[in-house]
Amino acid sequence: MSLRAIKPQNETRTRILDVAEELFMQHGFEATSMRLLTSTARVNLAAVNYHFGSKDALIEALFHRRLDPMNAERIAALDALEQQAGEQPLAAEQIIRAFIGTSLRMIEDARGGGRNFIRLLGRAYTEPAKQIRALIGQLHAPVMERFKAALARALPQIPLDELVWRMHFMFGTLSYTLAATDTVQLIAGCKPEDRYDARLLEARLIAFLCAGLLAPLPHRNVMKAA
Amino acid sequence: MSLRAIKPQNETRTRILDVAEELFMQHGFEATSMRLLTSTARVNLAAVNYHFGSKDALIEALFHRRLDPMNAERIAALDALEQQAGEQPLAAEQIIRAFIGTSLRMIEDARGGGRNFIRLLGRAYTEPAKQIRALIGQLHAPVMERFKAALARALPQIPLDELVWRMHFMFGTLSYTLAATDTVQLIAGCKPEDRYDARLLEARLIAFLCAGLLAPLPHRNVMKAA
DNA sequence: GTAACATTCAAACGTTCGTTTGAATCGCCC
DNA sequence: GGGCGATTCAAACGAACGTTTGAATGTTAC
Repeated sequence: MSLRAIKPQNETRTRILDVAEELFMQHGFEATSMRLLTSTARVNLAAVNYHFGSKDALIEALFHRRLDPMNAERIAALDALEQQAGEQPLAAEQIIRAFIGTSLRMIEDARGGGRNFIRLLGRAYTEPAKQIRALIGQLHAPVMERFKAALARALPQIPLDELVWRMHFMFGTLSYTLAATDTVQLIAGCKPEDRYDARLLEARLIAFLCAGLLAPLPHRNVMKAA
Repeated sequence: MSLRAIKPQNETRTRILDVAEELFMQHGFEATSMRLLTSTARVNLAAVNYHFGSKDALIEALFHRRLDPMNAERIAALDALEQQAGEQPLAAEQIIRAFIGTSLRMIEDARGGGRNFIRLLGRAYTEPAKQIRALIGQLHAPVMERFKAALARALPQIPLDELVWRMHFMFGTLSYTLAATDTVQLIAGCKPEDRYDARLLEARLIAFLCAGLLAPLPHRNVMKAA
């Protein structure tokens, strides 16, 4: 109860999670061994199994630690927007901003490991292990439904199935951009110092995504016969 | 020299590559063991090391087998477009079509394994193993340069660095869409029968990507001070 | 101080991994 | 039909994997 008694309650747990985020991002889940992980975190080899139960449970805990607050923040941002707007519909750009703002703010958090996690998340969408994809899908489900409803209200002229596809496209752009920007440099030519300027990246993403979301509908003649 | 003498010259090699494509897509590179791979392909355990040298060399051969013709086809399509257009510039939509058409035609090839490969490719962009990302980047480099030049000519009003970012966004949308469409169903609501209708998907992608590519430039006030 | 619990530790568990080996078998040419 | 390179085969290699164990150490409450 003394002032200095703020001893790190779960220091081992936290250190494991932090190091896991870093190493999983660098080498992937499979390729990161418990021996490398625990020795990097300077904890005993058995610590992961003691505190989390297994490697898989550690992965699950890792995603929960970041995604639960992230998704809560996204929903809160949307709630605030809608309350503020009252009766009149939101602009699509506002909704997009509410969604990607959370990710971009984490990308700026290099020190706290947020950047690592965002990249890890981008990779997790195409992760071969079913359990990981299932976990991600399940954790995202409520926020996705919420944004789908908001966009449907903001863009009543877009058919719902078209809207769903455009949300997929947007999500793909975002996750790929955040995950692969500095790992795969497929197209040479952008100035390196622009990579981590989140403000600039946000402006570019918003312009691209808004235009795509509001694009003219594809011609009917390629659509299925009714 | 008889008619029936068309004995499979490299049947073992081919069977290994085909099965590898399937299993790597399902389980990932690391999680697919040589024992599962060789027993599924009904070849001896040592066959991979005999024919390819190592597991890594097999992965490399696998990407070369598909990507070399794919990229050649993309460049040929662009060449044909430019020759046909003569002096006047191409429309951005034509260029986008030339690029994504190749991928979409492979997605329709479920029997020949093309679909498997496209998904595998989508995953490879975020693969943790550096050598794989480096290989993909190297194999894509010529075609990316070619399309960048074509788009720069078609859209002179877009600054080059902005164009490069928009190409990244487009590439992300494409690879994510092709790779994750049926693995992560983050946003519920699209009709399942639409998933593999490549014509419909192409129309939707083109509409989205063209609009994004041609979007108004982001406001200058968020850009860097000159 | 000591009992009860939580955590850390070094060591070992059994399994699976990618690769190598050397003999057996195949296919073809002289 | 015998020799020869190409291929296949069963078996084994050493290393690395995730996990478990039981004792040692640290922490808390009475």
